[in-house]
Amino acid sequence: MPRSFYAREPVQVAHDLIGAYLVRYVEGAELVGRIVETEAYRGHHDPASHAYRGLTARNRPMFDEPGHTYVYFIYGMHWMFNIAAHPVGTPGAVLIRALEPLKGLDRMRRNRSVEDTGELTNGPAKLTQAFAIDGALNDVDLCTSETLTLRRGSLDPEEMVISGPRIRVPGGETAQEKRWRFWIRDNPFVSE
DNA sequence: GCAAAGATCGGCT
DNA sequence: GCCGATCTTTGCA
Repeated sequence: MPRSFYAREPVQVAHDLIGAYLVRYVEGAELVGRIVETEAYRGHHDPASHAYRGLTARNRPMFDEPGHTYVYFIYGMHWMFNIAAHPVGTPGAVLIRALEPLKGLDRMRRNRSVEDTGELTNGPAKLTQAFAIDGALNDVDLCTSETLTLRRGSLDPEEMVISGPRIRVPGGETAQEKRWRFWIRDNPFVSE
């Protein structure tokens, strides 16, 4: 994906990331998954966003060059994988919420300690565990990285991208009215 | 300094 | 459906 792909409104990028391939190289293994669910997070007018109150040490990637990763730790045990996406000058990122696992499933099963294919990458913290994504991969440039990249994907004719409110975001009505979550209708790997 | 909440998951009832 | 795990970040005193 070229840099220009990420340098647009987060909501647009979140929509367009559906169907793209996430490719990860770790310890000699190649892991591939297709993105089937995303959420957009913006800045000043988005109370649910880490960037809502301005720049902090943690959220810096949301303000810096689009196309870099934003990986953060939450609930004392989970890593969340985001991609910085925004027009220059305004913060924003896209949370990757679910993938369809395509290659390297045995490695993913080992990383997750589960056998069921349907449980490997059907949630934001599950997919980071399956793909061995943690804080060491924060602020990595997806345009140049040797170990984590995105490739343009495609959708089958019957696959339909639909939108709805984001999952469990704080911020009340204002945030819930926004349809900033995107997913492939009826895809079994979508988180909810 | 400290307290509270968190873009979740898995196990249990 | 509910609850506990487990620890970082942040905001405020």
